[in-house]
Amino acid sequence: VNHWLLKSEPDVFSIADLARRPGRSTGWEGVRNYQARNFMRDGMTVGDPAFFYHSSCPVPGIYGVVEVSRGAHPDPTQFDPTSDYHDPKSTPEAPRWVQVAVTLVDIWDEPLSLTTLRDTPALRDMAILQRGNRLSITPVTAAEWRAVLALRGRRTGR
DNA sequence: GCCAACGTTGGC
DNA sequence: GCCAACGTTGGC
Repeated sequence: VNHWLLKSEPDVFSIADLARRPGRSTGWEGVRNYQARNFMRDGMTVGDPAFFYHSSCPVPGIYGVVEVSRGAHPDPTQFDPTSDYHDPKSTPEAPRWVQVAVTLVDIWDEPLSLTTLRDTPALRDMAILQRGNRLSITPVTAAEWRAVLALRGRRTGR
């Protein structure tokens, strides 16, 4: 099992938005970075857990857990001229971008803020905390995964 | 709004 | 293939 962190701006798509989706699932569309795409294509398998991170918001941090519920497949928004994520250079015959589907596992009562993550020595090497990190999908080591869970306070139910 | 960091683009 | 210019990201 591999662990991941998925970053999203809550104004665009939040973990609460995910909770309202049918089946509490969504296609993780709109990834237009090759490194992040390759993580989905080559690394993510069904059942992999991932932290859901909110960026560009009052309290950046981890807000809950999702899991991969479908492996990489073409992101339909790349073919849609009306989509913000449209890529005119991509064709159904030679799709450039993929998405995975994720399903909500748990929304946390309180987020683990970026500040808290930064204050945790065990997370020093976590990808999201590295200088200049801009990847919307990053791997999380098993040790980092455990360390984050160990920081958690109360939780809400599923 | 600022600004550092980074990825992509395109001319050569 | 180089690299300057540009656009985007994201914390503050």
